[in-house]
Amino acid sequence: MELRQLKTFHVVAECLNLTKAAEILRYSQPTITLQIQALERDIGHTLLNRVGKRTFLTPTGKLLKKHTDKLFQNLEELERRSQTAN
Amino acid sequence: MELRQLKTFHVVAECLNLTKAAEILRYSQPTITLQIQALERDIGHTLLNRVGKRTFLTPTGKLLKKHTDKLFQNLEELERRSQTAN
DNA sequence: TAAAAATACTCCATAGGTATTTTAT
DNA sequence: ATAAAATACCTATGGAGTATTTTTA
Repeated sequence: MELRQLKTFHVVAECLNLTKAAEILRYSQPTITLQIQALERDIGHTLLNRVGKRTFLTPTGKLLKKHTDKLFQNLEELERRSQTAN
Repeated sequence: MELRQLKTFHVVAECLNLTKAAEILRYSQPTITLQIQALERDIGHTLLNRVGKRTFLTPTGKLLKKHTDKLFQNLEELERRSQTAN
């Protein structure tokens, strides 16, 4: 499980649109697809669900979102405080 | 800032011995050195302090340790719960 | 027929290893 | 003389891009 993939998931889970997430993260759209696929393989569960042109979170996706929300709050604080320290 | 580097720091901060950390993490010793160096460059602060043959945490190192402790608790829970979900 | 995502492929940056040197006891 | 870490150098992997195809509204 890579931080990069979790970050990507974090953004995707917000906008529910891989193309949009790619723009935000300055990746190409296929890169987003590959990162999410790798994460799904790693976790062993589908995270996203496509219904027609729309993308939704699966139950596992929703659970993961809750965790990444907390995780990135932590990380932001870590980066902020480390760089300011002493 | 890479998760890999934070994980390495997390272990180093526990055993305070890069060679030992390398064994635990199944990396070579130079890899540990490089990862810590990269992290220090990224954060803009020294994290470790060598006094003779012994390695210590700097104040920033101690602060970072507190954060990584929490971070990896989060991550472990995330990995555990995601893989069990549904 | 258009919007969104997936697939196929190529390339290159970098993460890691081995060998060696430096540092300090 | 030894233990620990740093440096130098090389290589392979995989992460990212572009081009294209598939899917479905």
